[in-house]
Amino acid sequence: MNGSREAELREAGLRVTAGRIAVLDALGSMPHADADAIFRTVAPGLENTSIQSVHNILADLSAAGLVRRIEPAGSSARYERRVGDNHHHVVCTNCGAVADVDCVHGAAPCLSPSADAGYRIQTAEVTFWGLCPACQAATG
Amino acid sequence: MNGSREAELREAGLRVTAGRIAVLDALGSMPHADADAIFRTVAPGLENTSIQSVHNILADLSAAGLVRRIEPAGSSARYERRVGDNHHHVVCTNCGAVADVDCVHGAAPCLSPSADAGYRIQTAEVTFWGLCPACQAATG
DNA sequence: GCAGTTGTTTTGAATCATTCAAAACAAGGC
DNA sequence: GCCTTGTTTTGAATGATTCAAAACAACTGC
Repeated sequence: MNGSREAELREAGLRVTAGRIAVLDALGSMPHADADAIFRTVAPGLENTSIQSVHNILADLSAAGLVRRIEPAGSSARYERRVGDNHHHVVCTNCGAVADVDCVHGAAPCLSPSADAGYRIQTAEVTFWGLCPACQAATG
Repeated sequence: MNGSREAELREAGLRVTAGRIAVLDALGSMPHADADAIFRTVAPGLENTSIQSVHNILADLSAAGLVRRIEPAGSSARYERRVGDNHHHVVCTNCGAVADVDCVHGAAPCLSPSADAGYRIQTAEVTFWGLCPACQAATG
């Protein structure tokens, strides 16, 4: 629904532009894509656009809370539309593929450290590392 | 003990060099330092060295399991000497300071995802985000 | 329906951490 | 003490991301 994406942008106080719709659209069909993948998906449909614009749009959408940015060690930033819940990720140690994992416990911050070193904890981010199905098949 | 660091290097099958000793030394007194901080600490004591050499040394030490590399979102790679146990980290959302947190549960992988998306899970990495004591004092 | 304001995109350049590669060098085995 | 081979040096390259100014277009109000 194009309309729902428009509404989302408006509610977030952002102007509705073709680029933003296209990026939200692309993220709908390819969760955990990086800026470059999104750019390649979106570019054919937009006359003049650039990887910089995509970065810009992604930064705006992240700041507005419409997309979530994750940065697994060793790969560039990934973006996803699933926001608001406190879910986590599994990253393939071989190919870098990312998949969602539901929160281990119930609500955020979902885990409490045994000793917080004096920090005022806000959230807990869990990243699982393992072999994705495809790489299991390939490497045994 | 200089000797223990030498022994560590030898046991790992690495040659003992001034640079490696210096980097291990620096990491002993500044856990969670990034490559640049280590370079600045180490440079005065070594005639000709460069940030590239430090990167090189850190890569070797990480591969040998003598140091652990962590990459919190939004900052450059940090290194620490505490290896072998499965501990986690708290990162300050304001200044990026990192502190250790003991493993939430007992042994690695320390957590199991509710659904593993077909991945063969190897480890779980937990990053807590919050305000460090200094930033709490500064920003209230 | 149109004009103005202001947020957004474009374009181009710059930054930063990190990696790569070849030549100079030095640690440790003999 | 010499040789082999791993390590450091030096210099350049990469790639993701950010910055900045000018061109542009979405929405507001008329």
